[in-house]
Amino acid sequence: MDAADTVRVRFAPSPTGLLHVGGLRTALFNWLFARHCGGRFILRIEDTDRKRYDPRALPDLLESLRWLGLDWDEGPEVGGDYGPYFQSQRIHLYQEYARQLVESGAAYYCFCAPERQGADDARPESRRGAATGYDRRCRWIDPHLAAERVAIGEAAVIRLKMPLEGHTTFHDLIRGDITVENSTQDDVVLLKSDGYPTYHLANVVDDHLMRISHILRADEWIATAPRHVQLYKAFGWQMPAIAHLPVVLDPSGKGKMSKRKKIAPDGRALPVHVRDFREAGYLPEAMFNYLALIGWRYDAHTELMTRQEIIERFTIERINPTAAAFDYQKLDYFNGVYIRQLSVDDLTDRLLPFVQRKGWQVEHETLRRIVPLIQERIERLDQVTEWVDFFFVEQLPDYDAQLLIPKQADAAATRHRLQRAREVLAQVEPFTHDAIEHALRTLAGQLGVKTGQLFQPVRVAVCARTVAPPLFGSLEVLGRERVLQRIDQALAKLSGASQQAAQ
RNA sequence: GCCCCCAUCGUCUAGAGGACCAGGACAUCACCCUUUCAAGGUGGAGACAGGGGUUCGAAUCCCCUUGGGGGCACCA
Repeated sequence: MDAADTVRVRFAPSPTGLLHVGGLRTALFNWLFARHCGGRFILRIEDTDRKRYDPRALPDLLESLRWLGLDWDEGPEVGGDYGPYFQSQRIHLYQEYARQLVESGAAYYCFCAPERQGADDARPESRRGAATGYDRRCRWIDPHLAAERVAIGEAAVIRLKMPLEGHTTFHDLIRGDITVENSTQDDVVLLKSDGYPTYHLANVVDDHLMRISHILRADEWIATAPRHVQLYKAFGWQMPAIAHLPVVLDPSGKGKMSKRKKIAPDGRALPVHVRDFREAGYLPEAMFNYLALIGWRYDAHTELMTRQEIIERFTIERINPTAAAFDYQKLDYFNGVYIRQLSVDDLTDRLLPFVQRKGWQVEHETLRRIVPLIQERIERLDQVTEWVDFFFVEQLPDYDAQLLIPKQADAAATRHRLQRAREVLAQVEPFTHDAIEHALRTLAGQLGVKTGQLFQPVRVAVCARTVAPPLFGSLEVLGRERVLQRIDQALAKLSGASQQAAQ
């Protein structure tokens, strides 16, 4: 028997909202484990909560997984031998298995009204603060009587009979043995009164029927694992191996990554949903690499790895149990590294939508000439617009004339330098990076000023900013005509400024 | 409140009793390079939560405390 037959893992999200990074990380680890082992990665949709169902969720999920390059071997749109892969299409199965448990005495019908259960303050004083929310009243009803009540149509749920004494132990691949006193456990609902299963039932039934070999799920499921163990026991099924992944924490380390957007110090909204990361200009390959490192590590030194390297090196043994804060700064760094590794053509393609989104009419060929100037200056694709705006606007935004004047110079000196620069730039042939550089450096020598003292006024004149892409390349792309025109405008601005100063 | 999980620099982590006066990465600071900003280079600062054990020897094993996280739904 080869691994393809033995290792079967699944990502089983609930379509209640947009996929967020925490979910993506869980999917990634499952996918990595499957690919490492040559096993199967299964996508199952746990749509058993009719109240929270969100129609946007499924398309967003599929798109997000594909964006990161996580392909599934069985599931929506690809099918498979163990379908259907939507739990809403398997309701009859869960009902059947739930009834089976009632018949075997492992579960029972409960007729209690929902209001009588649940919330702590709704419980009798004697049970307040107790671990279990439900007092098991219906557990003691005679099974035949209960069956009759169900037969005449009385609303009921089906609950699992947890052992009242002893303890339940299971082996977590990452944490080792975990033991829980059964007395602290609830008689969990398996089948709701609307006939839909709860997570606990559907999950166990499907994992078994779909022959899942390993469960890699988020940390927050640890508390419910004992009831799953008892469920497998009640069915007489072998439980898959199980590992609980460390949760992804908020950047502050306080609490898990919430689904609400966060605000960065610079005011922009920090992405939380996968689609937000894409729209902010994170590269899937950078995201893939960074996400793999949340809770997993290959060795002491290696962090930047290709997708293939990560697949080859990924093992459950090297997943650590500690919750980890999501570090946007480090993600940005990774993204910058991956952006710099891209070919100019590739980066241009990826940048184009961000530039066009801004409303500028830009051709691939034009942007392609600019990309080398900014490639090592951006960490996110969306930052491109801050760098290239002056290439595409007809009229430069108004800027403070003072920016033109370098420290250790005044308006008059600056005017002079700009005039000379204009003359030189009007003549230089060809109007290319090297020729421009040579001409301007020569001019600086003739003027007896440091290069920066000459370059700054020119830079501000053409870019309207002091921080901009490299000057000579920018001038070449802008072309002589626009450069001269903008220097003229700067000169006019300077005369205006000096006249004002004189008055 | 109860149950469970976790605990090394600000953050992510390496470390599976001696190779650790604890290594790497991000962030940070300084310097170099330099037409601005970056990128790159060099260097600096920065942690084993506390207390008990076990041991010749503990970041590594055990216990307690503290701290953090997660869970306690007819949600997943």
